[in-house]
Amino acid sequence: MGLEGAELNLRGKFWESEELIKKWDNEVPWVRIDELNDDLVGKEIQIKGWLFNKRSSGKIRFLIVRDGSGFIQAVMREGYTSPEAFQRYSELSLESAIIVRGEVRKDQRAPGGYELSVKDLILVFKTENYPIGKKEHGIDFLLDHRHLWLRHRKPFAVMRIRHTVVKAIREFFDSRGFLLFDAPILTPSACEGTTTLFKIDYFGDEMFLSQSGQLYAEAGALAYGKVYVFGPTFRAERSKTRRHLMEFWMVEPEIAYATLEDIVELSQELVEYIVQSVLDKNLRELEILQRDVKPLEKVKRPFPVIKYKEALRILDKLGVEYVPGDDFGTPQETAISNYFDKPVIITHYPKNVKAFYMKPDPEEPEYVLCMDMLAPEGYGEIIGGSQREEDYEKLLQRMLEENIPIEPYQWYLDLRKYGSVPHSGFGLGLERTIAWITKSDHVRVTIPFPRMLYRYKP
RNA sequence: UCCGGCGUAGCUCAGAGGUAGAGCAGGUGCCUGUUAAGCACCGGGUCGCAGGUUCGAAUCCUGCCGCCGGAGCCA
Repeated sequence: MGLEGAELNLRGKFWESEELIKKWDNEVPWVRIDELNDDLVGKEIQIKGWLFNKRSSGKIRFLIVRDGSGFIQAVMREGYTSPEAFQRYSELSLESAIIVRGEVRKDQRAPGGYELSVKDLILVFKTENYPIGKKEHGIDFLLDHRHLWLRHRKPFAVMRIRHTVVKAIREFFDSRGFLLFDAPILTPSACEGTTTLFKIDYFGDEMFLSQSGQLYAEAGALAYGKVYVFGPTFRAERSKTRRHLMEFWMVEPEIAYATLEDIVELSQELVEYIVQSVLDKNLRELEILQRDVKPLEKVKRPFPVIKYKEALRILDKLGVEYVPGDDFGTPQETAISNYFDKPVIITHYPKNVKAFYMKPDPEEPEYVLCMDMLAPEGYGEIIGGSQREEDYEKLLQRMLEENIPIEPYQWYLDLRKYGSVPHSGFGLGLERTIAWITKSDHVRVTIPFPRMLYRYKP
């Protein structure tokens, strides 16, 4: 205790006593910035936060205070503000922790609509040499300082929207009778054999970080009818683009007795619900990001749904080159998504470019009952899904064709031996969806601490 | 992994053979409505590292390191 106190004194950064903070707590309500409303106008409150910016015009001094829920301008005026607090303006450095106390005022000039007329303030912690400045910074510097960058306006807005998106996803599935089904993150086998997995030493055994919860979700669907897996996934692909992270979040619904048509419909409902939730709750955040909301307002069902072969005809029309029978690359995806002003769903890809568990189209067995949803504005694939092969023999045959080891997947094949039914599901990439909605230039800004090919600190 | 670009003040950048600059941040003042506020003044540098060319290299060449952008794969 004594030592601790001495240390704090040495640092000389904690300014005011805990007693004063307690006294204020007994005298005035503590209000979060995003809770300010007209009923509080004229009332005295306190805001506990940090100094984000300050400006002075001599006898009138402005503090931009952030408290984690928003930003507000606190105004200090000679004669109104206590002389001690008014004097203290000069020692308030950026990112110092402060508690400001005063009267809520409505003001047309304020970005949030409200201002605080400061009566008094407590300097809780005086920050020195805060590294992030007010001018532009390069992405390298900002990512190195991600732990501090999160405090600033754009990360604040994106994280708030991420929260809304996650909440909307849970509301969507919970209100439709889906059971939340947590798939394991440590898994003994791969899901899609081709992609690379992170290897883990599991007491001498080989294990992997999950790259998809889908196979487990299928077990869940046959147990509980409708489930969704929502969690982090890991891919050790050496990809280095604005659409890739090594660790990202995916929501994967899986539904027994559902066909491709059912999930094509469900995916549209989900994406519409997510976007409309953000438009309902985050107009302030979209404004901070200078995101044009018009394209988002258009995200209403029905979305265009086209088959792979029709997509090829659109590419012909646009003069975009492609290799028939191949999966689409970035140029093709971008061209098709720009052709429409809503998310577009492409179904029935050639069998050989898709995963082994996808069910071939009974009418054209060279194509599979699958769907991809491409986000507008060039954000690429946000959903991939399919109707699954439910026949034991056909699934086994496909696995043998693709040289997939049978033993680790015996449990998965088992699902086709006991009460197998048609079932379908899809995966929605959370970060790509957020990147599109926030019109971010890279998925790395849509997750608090991104994990990328050559960058994984802090 | 491949292709391309960039490393100069704490940060963002200018300088492209002749010996180091600006804005912001920091410091000191001024200003009663600023909103990346403004104005004046002050301090601040192994020009990524190593080697080479040259009378002379931040500048040209080679190698290495770091970062960024794009491709493939995918969500």
